[in-house]
Parts: sequence; C-alpha cells; structure tokens
Amino acid sequence: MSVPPRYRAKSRVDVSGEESRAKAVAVATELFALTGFKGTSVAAVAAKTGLSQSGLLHHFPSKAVLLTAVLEERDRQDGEFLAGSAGPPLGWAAFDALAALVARNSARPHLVGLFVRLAAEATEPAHPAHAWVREHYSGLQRWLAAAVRSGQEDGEIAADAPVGSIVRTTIAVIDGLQQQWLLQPDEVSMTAEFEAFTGTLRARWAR
Amino acid sequence: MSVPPRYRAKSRVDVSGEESRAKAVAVATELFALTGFKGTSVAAVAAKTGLSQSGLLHHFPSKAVLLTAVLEERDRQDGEFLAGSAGPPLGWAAFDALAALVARNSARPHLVGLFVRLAAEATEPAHPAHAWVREHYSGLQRWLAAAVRSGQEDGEIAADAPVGSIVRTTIAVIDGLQQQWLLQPDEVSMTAEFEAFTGTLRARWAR
DNA sequence: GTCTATAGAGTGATAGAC
DNA sequence: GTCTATCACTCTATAGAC
Repeated sequence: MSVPPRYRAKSRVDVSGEESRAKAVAVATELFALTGFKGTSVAAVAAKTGLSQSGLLHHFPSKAVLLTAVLEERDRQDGEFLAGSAGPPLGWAAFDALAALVARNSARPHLVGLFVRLAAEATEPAHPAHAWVREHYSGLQRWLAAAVRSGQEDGEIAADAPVGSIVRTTIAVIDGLQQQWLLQPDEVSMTAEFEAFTGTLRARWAR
Repeated sequence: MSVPPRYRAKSRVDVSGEESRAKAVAVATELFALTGFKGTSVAAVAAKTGLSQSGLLHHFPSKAVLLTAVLEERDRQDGEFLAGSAGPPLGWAAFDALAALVARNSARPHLVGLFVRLAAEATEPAHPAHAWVREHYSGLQRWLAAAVRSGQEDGEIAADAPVGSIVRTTIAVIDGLQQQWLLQPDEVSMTAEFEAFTGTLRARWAR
C-alpha cells in the first residue's frame, strides 16, 4: 500500500525544504557558538548553509526567529537527555543527571560556547533571546528544586537542607565552570570539578 | 615656590584633555555594560561623552584600545579593593575579601553586566579582550590559590584540602551567581548565596 | 523554494580645517 | 583637542524574477 508517485514527488520537495531549514539551524548553532549572536551575520549563516541570504530568510523571516529556532532545538535535546528514559530523575539522581549532562558538554565546546555567550548577551532586556534565557533559568531552577524536595520526602536528603540555595549554587557552579573551561580547556575538568562539588553537597545533606 | 603661570595654563589644557578621556572611559564602561562590546558603537560612546566620534578617537585610536582602557580601570579598582589596606588577605580572610567584593558588586548591576557580557564575548579567541580575560582569570586563580596555601601553612585550612578545586569552584560560584542575579535581581542575593557557599567550605576544610 | 539586486541604515576609521 | 565631512564597508531586510 504505497503512496502514489506524484505525492512522493511532492513530498520530496517538502523534504528538501525541511533539509535546508534543519541545516540552517545546525549552521546557525555553530556560528552563533563561534562568534555570538550579534557577532554572526545572516549572510554568514546563509553562505555556510549553501543558500543565499534571501533563501535563508525565506525559512526564517528574521534573524531573531532563526535564533529562537536554535534555542528551542537545544532545549528540546537537553530536555530529552535530562528527563531520561524512565521519567525525570528525583533526589540525588537529578545531580547525577546533571553530571552526565556536564560530561556530555565536555565533548561539545561549540555548544557550550553558544550557551555561555548567548546567556550573557541575553541578560540585556532588549535582546531577542531575553525571554528565552529567563524561562530557561527559572525552568531549570523549578526542575532541580522539585527533585530536591522529592529527595527530602523520600528521606534521602536532609529535611532542613536549604533547597533554594542548593539549587542556585549548583546551577552557578555549572555556569561558572563552563566559563573557565572555555578559557582553559586543558587545565579545567568540568566533570571532575562538578562531581567534587556534588560530593560536598552529599557529605553535608545526605541522610 | 609656585609654578609659573604659563605652565599652569598649559597644565589646565592637559587637565581638560584628561577629563574628556576619563569621562569617555566612564561612559564606555556604562554602555559596554548595557549592550556589550560588539553591541556598542563608538558613535554612541562619543555622543554620551559629549564629543564627536573623531574627538573620541583622538584619545583612543581604535575601539579596541578604548575597551582595554575600560578593563584596566576596572582591574585597577578591584585590585585595590581586594588587596586591602594591610596587604593581601591570606587564608579564610581572602574569602571574606571576596564576599566583600560580591556585596559591593550587588550595588553595581551595570559593572556586573559589563563583566559577565564581556567575559563571555571574550572567550572567543579573536576577541580584542581575549588576552585580558585569560589573564584576569589566571591572575584571580593564582591570587586565591596563594591565599589558600598560606592558610594551610598557618594551620587554618586543612593540609589535605584540594586547593585547585576550591579555587576554581569558588570563582565559578561567583560568576554563576552574577548570571542568575542579572536575570532575577529580586530573587537572588549574591551575598547570601556566596556566604552560604563559603560557610560550606569552612565547615569542611577549616582546622 | 531559491535566486539577484538593492534599499536603507549603521559601522569603524581617516583627512584635514580650526 | 576637537570639529565636520567623508570613505569604504557591513548589516538586516525587502522586491520581484524564475
């Protein structure tokens, strides 16, 4: 029961369009990572995608729309990774999941560079990604806070552990390590440092 | 034994030049903080300084030179603050000095924004401030590592404390807290979070 | 869906008068 | 030391042909 040829042909045209779009997102991710959002021109993304500037702007009517496509794709991938196959990790397992994400990022300096540069650029309220970066952080905080509270209910984490403080400091350590690692990739091990930090957390708050 | 009038007059002209220069550095600091280095035009700095673009470029032959002037001024001020009046603080006193710097920064969101945005932009090797940011971090690491080692020699800090790890994580916490504070100024207290963190360090490594 | 061509604004930097 | 005027370039976005 195969699809009639003429529909296949039409589908093939659509797929070509989808492929240009997907390739553009991948290229934009790489270039925004290398030179930041403001530092990357639409023309550069188009050239590396193999399109003219206008060809690219057919898919993304403005540079800001292209940026949101890049960010949504990254959040989608990281969300999948953090959620795990057996539902969201709770208690200390959430810190293990973060450690796994840090280890994974240690092999992707471009993506880390993109995030560090963009998160900093987008602290400016007028930046096109400002809403995204605010939601990104508060979402991460909510996710980790829920995991910690769940660990407290299970008796795995001390009931008097300061949830908000642990959440904010943990996220701060990840961000700060990324910054130092980008500058000193051979001297800083994000994985080792983050695991040393979570070890300290466990030593103090595990029950 | 006063200086002859004609030298005073000449001096007065020089002072006027110095004032334009100093004002330009202050304005550039503020604008780079608000919109990043790449996001700030020389024309904007000139306008807010009260000079034409060329008038500004008389003092700083290029935008990159203006940037280094801004960064050197900030490092000079922070270095003075951290060094203290009685020489560089050693042992746990170094963490107190950092906490004081964090508290001071909590009243200067523009300066924090400048640093966060610029440090991120400048992780790119081709950025005009790349050399500065690398030296800034390794200098800070050296300073704090020396203080910790001194504390170990004095028996104030455990001899088996992992110096490098403590240093990198402490700097990471400061950087990461700045990022979150810029996005959520009313929900995050950099001072409280940093002091909670150093409290954890002391609980584990104080002797 | 992709192209060429171009509008229209903004960029960093320079030349030369005062 | 500061100005006006201008150069050569890059940027995002649009119009319209194919």
